[in-house]
Amino acid sequence: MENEQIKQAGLKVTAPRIKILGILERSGKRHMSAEDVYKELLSQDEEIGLATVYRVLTQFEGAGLVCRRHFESGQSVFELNNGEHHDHLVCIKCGAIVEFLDPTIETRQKRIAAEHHFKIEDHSLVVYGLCPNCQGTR
Amino acid sequence: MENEQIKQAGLKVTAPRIKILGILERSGKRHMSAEDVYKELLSQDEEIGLATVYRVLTQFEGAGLVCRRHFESGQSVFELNNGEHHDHLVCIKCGAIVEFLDPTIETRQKRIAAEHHFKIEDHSLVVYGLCPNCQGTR
DNA sequence: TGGAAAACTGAAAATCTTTCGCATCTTGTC
DNA sequence: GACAAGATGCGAAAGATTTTCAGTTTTCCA
Repeated sequence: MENEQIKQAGLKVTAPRIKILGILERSGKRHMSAEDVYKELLSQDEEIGLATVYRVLTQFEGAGLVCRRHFESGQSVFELNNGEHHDHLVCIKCGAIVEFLDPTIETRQKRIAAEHHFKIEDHSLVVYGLCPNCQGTR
Repeated sequence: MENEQIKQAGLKVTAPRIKILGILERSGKRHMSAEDVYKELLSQDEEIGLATVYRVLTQFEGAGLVCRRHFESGQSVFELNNGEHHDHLVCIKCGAIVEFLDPTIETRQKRIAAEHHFKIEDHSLVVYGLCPNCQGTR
């Protein structure tokens, strides 16, 4: 359970960390902003400050438990790291997010980086558009 | 020259706009943050406020003269729009930026969006890594 | 198990980037 | 040249995230 993951990340096992990890695992939403997590905590009557939410999420990121994404919305969103890298399709109207993985694109990226003699550390591909539900509505 | 572009964008031709567009065209840097542009203006003893820089860049963006990018640095960077869409390779150490265009990736993106019934509006692909110069140094 | 060191926490204050409000000044037009 | 619409500059404000600080909790080992 959560305690193990936190311990293995080299962090002390504290109430805020357990709660936050639990929310990420069970909230039903893959992508949450710090604010979302904070609101969820409030709705569970937890006494955890927003600063702690940011601190904990940043530590989780450093430990590889979660990934931080910076879509164009001004806020960062966090998602549990399930080991597999993937890219995103984001609806610019309702904010819906679909994850996808495309080996062809990954391969091309590697080739392009190699052509420019870059050593890849990470990458981010986000396609913005209208999801099926939002195309009719205007 | 600049005046024409500004006029064609449907904006009044004013000193701040001419200066800012000139800086984007002649600063030698393809990618500049609002702050970069502002500093450049200051170094030229121009009396232009930072708020105006943001306003003008936003208008230029709306007019299609420049593109705004949101790399993971917390700041937006602006680049002159040369008509052709392209993606970026960013050095996480020195900040160097290389632009590239890969038709295969573009095609795959369209296909993926179609598979998910998304209507693409825009997309952003950024590969982060170490440029040739920064790989030796640590 | 006891207790100290190290790490953690909440709340408020501080930062940073970007935008807004508004009085004042310019531009484009007649 | 006079006017209305549109721009500008400045300071204040906003929104997201980080830092500070003093008090609390965990961990770890005797």
